[in-house]
Amino acid sequence: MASLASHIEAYIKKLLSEASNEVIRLQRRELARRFGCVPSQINYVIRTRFTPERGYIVESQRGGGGYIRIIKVNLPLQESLSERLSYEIGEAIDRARARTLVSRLTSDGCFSTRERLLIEAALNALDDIIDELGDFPEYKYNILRAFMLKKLLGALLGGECEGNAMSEL
Amino acid sequence: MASLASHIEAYIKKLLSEASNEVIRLQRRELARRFGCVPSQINYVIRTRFTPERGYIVESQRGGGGYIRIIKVNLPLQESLSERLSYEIGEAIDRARARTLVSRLTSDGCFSTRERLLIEAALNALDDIIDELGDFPEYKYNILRAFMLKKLLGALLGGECEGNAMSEL
DNA sequence: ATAATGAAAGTCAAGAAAGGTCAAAGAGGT
DNA sequence: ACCTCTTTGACCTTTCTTGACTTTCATTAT
Repeated sequence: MASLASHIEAYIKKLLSEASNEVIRLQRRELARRFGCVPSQINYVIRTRFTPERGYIVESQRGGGGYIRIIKVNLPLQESLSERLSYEIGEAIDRARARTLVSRLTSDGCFSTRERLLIEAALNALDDIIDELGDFPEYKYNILRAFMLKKLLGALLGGECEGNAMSEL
Repeated sequence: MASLASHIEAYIKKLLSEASNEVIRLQRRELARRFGCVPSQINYVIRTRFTPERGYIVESQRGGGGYIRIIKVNLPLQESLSERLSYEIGEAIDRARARTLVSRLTSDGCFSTRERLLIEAALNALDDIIDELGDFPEYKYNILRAFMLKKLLGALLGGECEGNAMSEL
């Protein structure tokens, strides 16, 4: 099949690998013209393929001289680890288990103390935010925390994070 | 293409870095002539790129012998970084502004690319989570994002993060 | 002194040039 | 049939560029 989207994806990845520093700058219009598609197709490809969970950061600027910049962050490949983690986290996780897990991963050297600080801050803030948004039962906190945690760990460990933990909400 | 505005910005920054004392004096007309543009373009560049938030002070004088003086202020002299950030983020921040801010802080060396990846992943996940929790208006996303962002940056920059962003929810 | 002149710099709004969003339609697989 | 992933197009927002008009200041002429 090889959809247009995957051709564009491949093209962008080739550009990235050719760029010495793993950073490229493209123009949405130009790229769309090259592939003979509408510009918004480019947004689709970027939204679905160049996510933080896959190790990419994307910046863009509108207006005259606008651009899209894609940065590849090189991670020590630990796909299998992140899959195991995804399984270990499961659909839901309470705050204490999350803390223990993050602590363990830190001492295993999966990430730095600063990175751990970030993760903890995100999890705490998430709890506060759910508080503000309404009166939800405990299990929802656990489900949403699992979702967030998978995304965060996925970003650092290169996992795909398929965990559609929230699908049944 | 890299807009004219960013070329002018780069040129001014180069001048600044060459000036021993981080102060330069330009003439608007001269600069406009050098770049083959209309003089008010210079005002645009200064207004958008050499702001106090970014650590610049600009003085000018009209009339014959007029000039524009740009001073690069070294931040430690001013309020603490996290206070300024708290102010800059404000009560609410949209996704694009958040991205730009995080990008700028990364290039300023406030945190690593991996840390940035984590922050981006957290912000993306937050949006998904709010989506799941109900049908909220745009401004709530912006308020909650501001809260999360302050917490994340505060964690890394050691700020107090007053963030009473959610007080009026 | 004062008024006139001319040489700066400032403001503002219109128009152009990007990129972004969203929802509907299409394609492929179970 | 149904579900997920793609593709498209209409419409939106942001950023940049330009030009007409305004304000300020130093200098020169009265």
